[in-house]
Amino acid sequence: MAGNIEPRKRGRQTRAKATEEAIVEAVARFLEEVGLEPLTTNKIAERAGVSIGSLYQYFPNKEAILVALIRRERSLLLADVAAIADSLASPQEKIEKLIGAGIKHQFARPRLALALEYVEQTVNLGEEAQDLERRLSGAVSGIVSQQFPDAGSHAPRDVVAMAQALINSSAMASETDLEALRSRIIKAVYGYLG
Amino acid sequence: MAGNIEPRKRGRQTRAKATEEAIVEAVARFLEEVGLEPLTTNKIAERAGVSIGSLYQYFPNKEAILVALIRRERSLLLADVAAIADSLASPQEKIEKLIGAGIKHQFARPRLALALEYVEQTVNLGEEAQDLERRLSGAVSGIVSQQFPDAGSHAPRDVVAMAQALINSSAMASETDLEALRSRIIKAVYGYLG
DNA sequence: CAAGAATGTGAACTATTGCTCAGCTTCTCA
DNA sequence: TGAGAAGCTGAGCAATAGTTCACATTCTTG
Repeated sequence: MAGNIEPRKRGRQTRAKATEEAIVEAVARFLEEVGLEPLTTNKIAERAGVSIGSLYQYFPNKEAILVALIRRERSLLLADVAAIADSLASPQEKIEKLIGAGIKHQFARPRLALALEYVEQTVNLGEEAQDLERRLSGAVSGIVSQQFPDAGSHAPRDVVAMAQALINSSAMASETDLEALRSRIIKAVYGYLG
Repeated sequence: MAGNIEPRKRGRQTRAKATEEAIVEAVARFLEEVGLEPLTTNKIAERAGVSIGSLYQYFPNKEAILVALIRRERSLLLADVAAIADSLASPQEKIEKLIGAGIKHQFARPRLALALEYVEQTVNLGEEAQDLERRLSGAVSGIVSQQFPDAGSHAPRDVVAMAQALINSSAMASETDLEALRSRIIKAVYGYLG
């Protein structure tokens, strides 16, 4: 049930790094184009253009690849979020930039974001990915409670969930006017918070 | 990819109906307790207390059972929603009752609701389940646009997505104060709409 | 009752799964 | 340059998947 999650070897040569990344990216594409259920290690290796043996040199099992993918996606988002949190902007500006970052991130690969949302709930994330998650929600909480100190304790989580859901449903409906989406989310968030 | 979805036989004897329902309910429990990925027909039959042969007498494949489950859950919700839509309450009361119905429904089986949300996006729903979906969003749209005629065309879908997300995140965090959740959702929805 | 229809069973088939390992190729650096 | 380290390969393993089928059991109805 638990399952090992640690990577097998940290590639030293650039070639190794590329192989590892190819495997992770193959999973991403498969989740986008097909879905979670039919995902198998053999199909992953095939898509990655890599032998099944190589796959198992870098990951102990399928779950570990999913976790690595989650880690990769979360890192990308965290980089943006942390930059916003550490910037000199006003709290209000920060909130709006946060929303922009969320839109950019989820719209880049909407079906992937959707799939990972479910996987995250199901899989044992391991220490590193859990840490990313903590730092993400910590940054958001900090900004929200700075601007709205009286908002309830659920507010940051609620706001993130709302924004995520609005972006998801918009992306799955293939909307293209992101500016309109942005203002709808801002309306929802400020409607909720203030 | 497409896959047949039609039930094999409509049970005539009550025994047959019970078997069919046991199979569907077994999937529901498995999704709640384990997850989508490890779901197999053999495990379904085992949990249902039914032989694997019986399972294939009622469903042509695994996907069809998932669709039947979605249909069952959606029917339950639609019954409540339709009753609210057809009631004599004011539009505002209707909206708040709608939120209450959503909470009741998702909190009854939170992990199941989460799993089905993803499955719905992945699977070929078939005519009947798609029709349920259409009638559900039709009813909601009607109520929302009656109370907020100037809300944008995305408003009904947005409101549903927001409420669903708030309920989900609350349920997954094992909150118990549903009245507090209700008022947070109302704040979010009216903040967005008005 | 009897007998046909309805329902249920589970061994067993093939395909596919996650995964290993013996050996091959490519890289690095003394 | 050559030899050990790093990386890669894919046939093939045991396990499990989805599915079928020949038969057993239970129900219904004349």
